[in-house]
Amino acid sequence: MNATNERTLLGFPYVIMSEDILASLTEVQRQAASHIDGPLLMIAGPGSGKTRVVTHRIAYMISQDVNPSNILALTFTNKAAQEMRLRIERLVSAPGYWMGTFHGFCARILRQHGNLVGLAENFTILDSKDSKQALKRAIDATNIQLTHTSADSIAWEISNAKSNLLTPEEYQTSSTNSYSALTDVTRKASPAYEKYLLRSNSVDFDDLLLHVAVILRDNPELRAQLDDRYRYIMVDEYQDTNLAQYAIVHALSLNNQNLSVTGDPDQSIYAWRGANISNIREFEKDYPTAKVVHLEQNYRSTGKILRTADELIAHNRHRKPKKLFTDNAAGEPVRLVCFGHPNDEAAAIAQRIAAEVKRGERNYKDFAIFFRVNAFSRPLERALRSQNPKIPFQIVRGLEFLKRKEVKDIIAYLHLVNNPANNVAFERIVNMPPRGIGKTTLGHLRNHAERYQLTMLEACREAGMIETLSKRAAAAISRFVTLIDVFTTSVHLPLGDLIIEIVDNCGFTNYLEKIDAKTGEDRSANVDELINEAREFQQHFDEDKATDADLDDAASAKNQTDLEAFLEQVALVSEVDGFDQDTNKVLMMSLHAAKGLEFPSVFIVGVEHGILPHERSMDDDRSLEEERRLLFVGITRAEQQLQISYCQRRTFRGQTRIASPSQFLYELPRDDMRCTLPAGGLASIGNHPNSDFEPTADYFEPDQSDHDALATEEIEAKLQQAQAILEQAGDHESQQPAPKIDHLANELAAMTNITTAADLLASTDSKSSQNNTAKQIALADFEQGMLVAHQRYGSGVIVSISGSGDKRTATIKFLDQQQRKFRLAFAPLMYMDT
DNA sequence: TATTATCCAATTTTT
DNA sequence: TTGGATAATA
Repeated sequence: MNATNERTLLGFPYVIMSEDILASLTEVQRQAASHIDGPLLMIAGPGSGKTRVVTHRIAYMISQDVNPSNILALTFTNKAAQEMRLRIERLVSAPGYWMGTFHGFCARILRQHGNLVGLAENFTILDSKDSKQALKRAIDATNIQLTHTSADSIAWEISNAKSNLLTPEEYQTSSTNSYSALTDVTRKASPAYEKYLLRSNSVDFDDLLLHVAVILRDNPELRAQLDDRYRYIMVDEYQDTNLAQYAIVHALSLNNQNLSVTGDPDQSIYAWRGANISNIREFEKDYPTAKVVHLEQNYRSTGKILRTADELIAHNRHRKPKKLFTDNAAGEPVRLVCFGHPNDEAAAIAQRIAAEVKRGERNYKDFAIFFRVNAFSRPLERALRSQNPKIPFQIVRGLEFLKRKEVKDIIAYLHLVNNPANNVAFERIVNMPPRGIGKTTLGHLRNHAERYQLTMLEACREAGMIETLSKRAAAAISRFVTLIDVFTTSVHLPLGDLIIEIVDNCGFTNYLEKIDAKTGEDRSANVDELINEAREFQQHFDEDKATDADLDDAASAKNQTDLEAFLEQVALVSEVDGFDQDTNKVLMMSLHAAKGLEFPSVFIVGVEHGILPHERSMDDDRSLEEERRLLFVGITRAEQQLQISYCQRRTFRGQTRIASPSQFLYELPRDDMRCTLPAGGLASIGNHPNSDFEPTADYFEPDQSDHDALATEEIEAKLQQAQAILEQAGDHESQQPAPKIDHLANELAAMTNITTAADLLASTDSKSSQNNTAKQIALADFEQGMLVAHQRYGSGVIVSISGSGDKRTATIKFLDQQQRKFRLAFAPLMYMDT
């Protein structure tokens, strides 16, 4: 039976055969992709073509006449969803299936059915900072003592409880195995916080999931209806789902058990925020009839990279043993390198990237640099910037500007307009920019709101009736209310215009200009960017509305206002969403953000004790193993090249401290790697706290299996070229020693473009920054394969270069066939710019 | 009330 | 090193 799918291309209908969709898959992949009905578990190792299978499977289902609107595909990030949607579109034309993140999906359900838990449809999604702020307010309002705990840890505790499907009420009685100050305070704070949120018509991230889980539990008829609506559910990264997500997925798969999950226990890296590996480990118990497919062959990495990953992860004891394998070539050895300081580490990486790009071997976008903590990006940024030419890079930290104060302030205005009950937004902007509504005034307002169960904005409307308020304060408040009312009437304006109106009329523009003029910042630029962002969003959104117009779904985008959709998107963007892998830039990101991506060449920096594994994750086995998985994830992102490095010193919160290599480095197959370590290897570090290892010598040293080496023939050819130039210059005794060669060097200087780093240094004051730049340019200009002249030894060719700054060292082979090493900053060297 | 000064804290990973 | 929160001052 050949089900078919009709599409139109340039207006002509044509037909895709179902077989075509599966044709490009391997046998195992096809087994998974062609399984439509009934539960399916796909254990997919790194680089095993998981995304490929998932996308082909969806395309296949649609080609088999599964109604797209019955398909629900849940991913971890918006980016993953986007990527999949794109790939599906290449296979089959089928609008109408839902693909997105858990949180996005839940937001959508709540917009429709939130009334069941006390939410109006225009509810606000608070980001973690806002929700922490809300928590603090709630705690303040209930005079709870924060002895021995902090708002932070309470927030953490509440979040954990919610991820584990404990509603605030259930948390009260939950048998947390032992009494602790934290649970005690949390039991008091949590209901207050919950009330605060509900009265603000707001939810935090965890609520999105928890509310939906509760709705599904308490409303059988609605549950059944949704179960039927989403008959085919697939979940990506299932190893990273928490209990709330588990409950949601299962509640929607009772009547129609067409649940397919994909994941890899070895890539579970979110247990710290409630992800539950047993969700995937016990899928077969939950669904005894599940078809299980293992994708183990790796199509991404070289043999050596894969072996490195495999040996590392084998050290995890709580794990079902499995062997990764590939048919790919063994490839270059994985590099394991020690550096003295993060600056050296960064400089070496920058040089390596610059060199490979210059040689035309790679593009900038082929490189990615991973770190355990975001703070480690600083030295790398500096190093990439200081290369000549600058190395373009992008740090994957989402739309970072959305977190800036001024931007969040404006967004808070939007929130208040969209959801007048939003007390969090109210508190944020009621006196921003300052308009005479201070602490005491606010206190009175809060009291009033509390007494009469009003929102803050409602309380403001009654300011005239609050006796405790001064006339002056009441007037300020009433001006504020008017302002918000005016904005509210403009809500129909295009988003960009709405923002402009707000910014101009509430005095924000002037306020920012004043600050910018004073501090030299450019906050106004961030506001402009927000306006652009909003306009761009609206354009896409309206286009989507046009294409989705045929959907019968009442909750589809068309019913949501642009403003609300924009605010929702802003709340749910993640770090990994905001970058474009196609622009030609080096990417830098945390190891967590790297999940799901792949790059030809990968650097992992700062693999040090207390960093990876992180010191807060070293105490128990479970979290230690998660750290190991994190490194595993990083390693398996690499296709062809991988470098893992650590430093002997590390500058942290202003102070430089001794660092030591991560225990994980001892678990790698070092016999098969190219190690550039101090004498004594990894273990040597502790013995020499003051050592300052510079991997100058071996790091860039020729290596036969490595194309970094300049081939012998190439060296000879270059030397002959040098000889020829010399002869042309009329000097037939070029291999003579010193004095004559001085003369030769002068002649060379006359006939070619020659630069001497030493000259530059001599002629300038090395303290001036300008001259430092000149020096760097000169130093960076020396590169492998260049013809050079040395005052003493004559002409030669650069075989390899290593090190950075004053320590940048060239290995040069001269006409006398001798190799010598020089510090470029000091050697009397010139190069020929040919 | 607003602005500045000072101190203090914390600083893993993120929807 | 940063930001955030509080204290002091105009």
